[in-house]
Amino acid sequence: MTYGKFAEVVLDIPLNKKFHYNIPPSFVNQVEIGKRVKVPFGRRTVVGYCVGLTNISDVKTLKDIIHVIDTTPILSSKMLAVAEWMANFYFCGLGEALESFLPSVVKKGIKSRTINVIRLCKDGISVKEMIFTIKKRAPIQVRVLEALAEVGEITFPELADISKCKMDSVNRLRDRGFITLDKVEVSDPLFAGKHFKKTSHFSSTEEQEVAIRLIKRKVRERKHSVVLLKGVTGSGKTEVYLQAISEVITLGMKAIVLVPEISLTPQTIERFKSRFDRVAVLHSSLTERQRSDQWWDIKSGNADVVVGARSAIFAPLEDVGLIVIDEEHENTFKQDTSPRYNARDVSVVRAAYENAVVVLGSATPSLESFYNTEIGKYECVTLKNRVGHKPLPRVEVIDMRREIFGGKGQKPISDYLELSMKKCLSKKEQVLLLLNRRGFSPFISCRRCGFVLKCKRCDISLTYHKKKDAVICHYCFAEEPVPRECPDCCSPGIRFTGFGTERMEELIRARFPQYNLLRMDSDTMRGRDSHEKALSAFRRGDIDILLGTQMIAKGLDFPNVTLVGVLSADTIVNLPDFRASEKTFQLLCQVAGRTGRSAKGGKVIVQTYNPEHYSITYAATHDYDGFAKKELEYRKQLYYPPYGRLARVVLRGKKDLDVKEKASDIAEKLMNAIKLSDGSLLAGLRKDKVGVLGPAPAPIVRVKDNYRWHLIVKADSFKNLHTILKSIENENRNSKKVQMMIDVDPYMLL
DNA sequence: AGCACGCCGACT
DNA sequence: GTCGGCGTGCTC
Ligand SMILES: [Zn+2]
Ligand SMILES: [Zn+2]
Repeated sequence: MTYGKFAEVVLDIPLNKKFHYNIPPSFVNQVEIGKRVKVPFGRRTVVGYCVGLTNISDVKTLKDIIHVIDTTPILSSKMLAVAEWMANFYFCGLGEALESFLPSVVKKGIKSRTINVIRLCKDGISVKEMIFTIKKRAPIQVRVLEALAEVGEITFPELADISKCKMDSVNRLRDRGFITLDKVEVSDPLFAGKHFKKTSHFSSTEEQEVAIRLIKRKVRERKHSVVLLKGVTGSGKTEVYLQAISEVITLGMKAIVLVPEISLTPQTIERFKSRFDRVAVLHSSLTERQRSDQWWDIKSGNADVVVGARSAIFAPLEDVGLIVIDEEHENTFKQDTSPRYNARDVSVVRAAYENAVVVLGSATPSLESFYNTEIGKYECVTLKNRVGHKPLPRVEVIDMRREIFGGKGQKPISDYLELSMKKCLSKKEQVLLLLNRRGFSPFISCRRCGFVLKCKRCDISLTYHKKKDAVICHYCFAEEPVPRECPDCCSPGIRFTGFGTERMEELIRARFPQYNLLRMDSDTMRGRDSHEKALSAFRRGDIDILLGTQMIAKGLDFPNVTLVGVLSADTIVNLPDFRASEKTFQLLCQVAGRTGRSAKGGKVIVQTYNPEHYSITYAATHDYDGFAKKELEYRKQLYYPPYGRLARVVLRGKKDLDVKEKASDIAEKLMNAIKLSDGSLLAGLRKDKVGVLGPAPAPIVRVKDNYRWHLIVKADSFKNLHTILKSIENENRNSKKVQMMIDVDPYMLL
């Protein structure tokens, strides 16, 4: 045992361990919980987070802290507690969790940038005289002076561009006393020159009033609680959020609003900016400096409301009274790299530490949240009606099994949809078409021998992209030239099967030549604001038909859209995953909500080979509760979430055999944690409530030359799930041969 | 994660 | 005889 003044420091290494460091007397007053410190580690120095102070340590010799980085704690004790929860819940290192709390720009220390502004010295000699003194000896300095004589004052980067000078010439001129150099802080303001017209509360419907009153009451209680706000698209959920936030601000507290990345548009931001004065935005499209400025603004207490995507849940606000998660069911709130957290679930934990209220908003809540209202854990308020009592659009399901192309092949567009499109377009109304598959055709095969073209590195068929004139793997993004003959039998007949958005675009353009079509998928929407531009062109009416992948299902409402076509509702429903039905239902409801927003009404046509599937029939009648009840029944039978709790363990490596072996080894360890020595199972659970499924080859066995095996761990509660996972916690996750990944509460099992 | 140590194969 | 492969283990 050693005694003294020590700091518990967490480092960003995949080890859930705290390291003790001695605090030298000169740092005693500086070291504080929540500050970053520089420490020696092995033979390098690294940055760590001070998470605790202690007088006693069982480590014999402690090294000294080298430096204290922050003047005030960069993480509050509440946030440290959230990080601790994350590390335990998602089985990641505490350092790894903390690392995701601070944006990289903050870690890099990007703060305000200064720039040199150069001015001619007004007093004293004239420019002519200056040039005369320098004479021809320094032509660059002469050029600088001439340029300055013209403009008077200029920033160094601009001057360097005009007169092709370097800093040393400028310094020499300054030394002669001809010019002055001033460091000026450059700001890169987010909303430079933009004025937000202030709006006050919109009149709200009776339903909205009920919701607002409930949330306001909860906020005033300053007690942790969760409210599920269930409201169809167009029912005015945002207005409810706004009025609730207004109450929070009145009470001197602050609010966080999480929105799916794709919905974080200028219009969304404007809704908040126009209602509240001190709004900060955290978004990936900000420049580094803007992001840093926003973060420090929040940190220094200059924001009442933070609007942002997933990671904004870690916004450094104090006194959080309300956290809103809009489109709560969206999988974008689950991070797909470690730490694999779900911001929705983190928000509930953070709110618990902050004594804050969480509002989960959705037209189609996740089954987890719905279940939590059923068992009374969350409260539920419903907005049944759209604002203005606009009816939800009629949904017609087309059985594509009846639409056969004269005996050969399948018809991508039913006669009925085509006819409806014609009618709609002739009335100068707009059509939205959803096809959840990009590229030209998703399947390339040989007409002679049936050989299917697959990625060389992945176990997945390649997609033909016509414009790029290449075949692309949608898993590893590898591109290959289009084969001119079969790689297997060398016969020249190559067949392209199936329709992606690119091919559908071609087909529709051919059938509707007089109308403007825009294709919107990740191939055509490469640029940062292209998505925004496309939507505004559609809004203006420059485009008649908008064809796209999921990304068209979100965004704002377009009153002139009177027809929505879902070209294939089957892409998700056929996935071998327990969330396939839920995802299908949500997508259909979401896209259906894009129409019927005006007096013109609206219609939705869903093409499917599974017209009787309950996710489709319930979506057709806009019956969320009906769907949820049925889906919960299935989940209960199969003991899937929200009843059973899952974790997925994925092993990958270059050699299939190594991976398989490691997977069996892991499975055995997990089983040992479940099967107790007396033969009973963990916590006395029955066989169907706890166990390990697999190891099995992952549904896509090979990705980027890596073979993948996976295991699913199932338990009745997260607590027991964690007990089981503890048995493999200290396994090497990054060995050379086989890498291991643990995903607690995975979104999908694929 | 890094970065050592250490133990075997194939080279000047 | 050395150079260099990567398996193993530790870091306050
Ligand atoms: Zn062939
Ligand atoms: Zn691939």
